[in-house]
Amino acid sequence: MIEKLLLNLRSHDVVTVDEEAALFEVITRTALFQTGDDIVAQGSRPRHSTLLLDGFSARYKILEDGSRQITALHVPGDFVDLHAFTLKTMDHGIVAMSVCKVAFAEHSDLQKITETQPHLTRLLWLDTIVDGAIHREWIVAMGRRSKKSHLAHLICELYLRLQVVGLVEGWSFRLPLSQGEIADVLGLSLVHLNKTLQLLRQDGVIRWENKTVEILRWEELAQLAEFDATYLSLTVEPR
Amino acid sequence: MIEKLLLNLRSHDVVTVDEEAALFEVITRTALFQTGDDIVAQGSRPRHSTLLLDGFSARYKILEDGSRQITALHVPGDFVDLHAFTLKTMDHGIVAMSVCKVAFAEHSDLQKITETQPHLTRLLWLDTIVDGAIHREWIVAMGRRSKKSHLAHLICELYLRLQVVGLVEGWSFRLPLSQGEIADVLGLSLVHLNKTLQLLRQDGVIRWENKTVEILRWEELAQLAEFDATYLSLTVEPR
DNA sequence: CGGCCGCTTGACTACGATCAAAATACGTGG
DNA sequence: CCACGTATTTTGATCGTAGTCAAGCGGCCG
Repeated sequence: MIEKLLLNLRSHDVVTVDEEAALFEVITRTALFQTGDDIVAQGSRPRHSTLLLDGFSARYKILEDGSRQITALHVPGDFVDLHAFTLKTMDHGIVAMSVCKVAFAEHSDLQKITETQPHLTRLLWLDTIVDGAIHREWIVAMGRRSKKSHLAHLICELYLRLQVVGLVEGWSFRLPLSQGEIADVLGLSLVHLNKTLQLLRQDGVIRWENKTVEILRWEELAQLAEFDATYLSLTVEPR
Repeated sequence: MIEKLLLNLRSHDVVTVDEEAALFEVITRTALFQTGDDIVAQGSRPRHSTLLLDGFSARYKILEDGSRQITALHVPGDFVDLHAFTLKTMDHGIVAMSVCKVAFAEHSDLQKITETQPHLTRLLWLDTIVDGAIHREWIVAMGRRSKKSHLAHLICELYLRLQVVGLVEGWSFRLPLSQGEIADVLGLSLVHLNKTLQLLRQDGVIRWENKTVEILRWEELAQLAEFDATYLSLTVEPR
C-alpha cells in the first residue's frame, strides 16, 4: 500500500526494512475522496497527516475576490500534509484534483517515530524540505520566467516526480487537470494559459491531449525552462 | 549569542533549558560577511548549517538572462540553511543583504540532536516548515494579488517576524534593502516597484525612508494585503 | 568637487487580463 | 445510439498593468 511512498523516499536515501515496517505501522485507515472534495480544510487542526496513495491533489488558497492560487501539486507517494504534524493549524486547504485514495498517519504515531527512528525522521523531514525547494522553484518561475518557460518548467518537474513513483510511460504521463486548474497553478488567466500552451504545442516540444501530456523533445523543453533537477534531490545518499 | 534563535523557537513552543544547552553546544565558530558576499554558494555541499545572528540575508537564484529572483528573506534568529542539513546540495545561493554576523552548526552535531532530542528536532523541523509556509504565501501573493497588495503583505510579514526577535521599535523597523533588491523579492521591475511604493505612501499607510519602514495604519495595511498571520505559527503550543 | 549609486519621473511598448462568443468534448437520459 | 445540456477548450477584440528605455535628481564618499 505504501509502495509509492517508499519509491519516493528511496529516491533520496536507503530505507531499511525496519524503517519500512515502522512506516507501515503508523498507517491506519484509508479513505477515498471525490474530485473537488477538500481532503484537508483551511484552518483545521488535523490530528493525523495524509499520505496520497493514488490520484492528484493540490494545496490552494482562495482570496477574497474568489480567485484561487494553487501552491503545490501532489502526486501519489507524497505525504500531502506532513507539515501539519508540527504546524498544527492548516494555513491552507488541500483539494482532490481527481478521485484520490489516501491513507492516514496519526500525529501521535509520527511523534513516536521522531523518538525512536532518527534516520527515518530525517527522511520525513527531507520530504517536507523538498516540498520547500519546489516552492522556491515556483517562486522563481512566477517572478522571473516567461509564462511559456514557466509552463515548460512545470511539465519537466511533473515528469520527473511521476517517474520516481512509476507513473510515466515512455515520455507520457496522465495529468487529469483542466486548463483552468493549470492556470491556477501558474497564476494566470485561463485564456492566457491556453495561448501559452499553444506556443509549446506549435514548437512541437509537447503534445497535450485527453489529460495526457507527452514530451516530444525533452532537451528543447528543458532548455526552454532552464530546468535543473537539483532541487528535487533525486540522488541516493546518506541524509 | 543565540538569544534571537531562542526567541524565534519560543514563539512556537516551550524550549527547556536542557534543549537550550543542547542548541548552544552545536554552535561552533561565528563569522562576519560583508554586504553582497555569498554566505552559501549555489551548488555547494556545506557540512554545516548557518544561523543568522545579526543582519539580513536572502536566498536567491540567478537566471541565464542575468535576472535575479529572491525566494526568501532572513532576519536575525533564522537558521538560514538548516534545510541543507538533509538536502546536502544547495539548490540556490544565500547572499548577505547587509553586514551579517552568523554562527555555524556542524551537520554531524545536528544529526546527534535528531538522535537524542526528539522534541528539539521537531522544533527545528518546524522552523523549516514555517519557511515553507512563507514560501506558499509568497506564491499566492505573486500569482493572485495586485502588486500593491503584495508589497503590503511583505511589509506585514516582515513586521511580525522582526517583532518576534525584538527588532521593531513601535511601528518601525529597519530594512536595509535597496528598491532594486525589493523588486527582486516581488518579481517585478525596479521602476514599477518604485511606482507601487508611491501608491502605499500616497495612501498614507506607511512611511519608508532611510532604510526604515514605518507602518502608519496597520489595519488598513493588513486589509489591503488580506494579511492573515496564521501561516507564521506564532502560537506557543506543544509541537 | 566630482563621480557613483540609488531614487524618481515620463514616454512608449508589450504582455497578460477581461469580455464575449464559438467550437468541441462529455455525460445523461430518452 | 442519438439528443440535449453542461463543462472545457479555443479564438478574437479590447483594455490595463507592468516592462523597457531614457533622462534627471539627490545624497554620499573619496
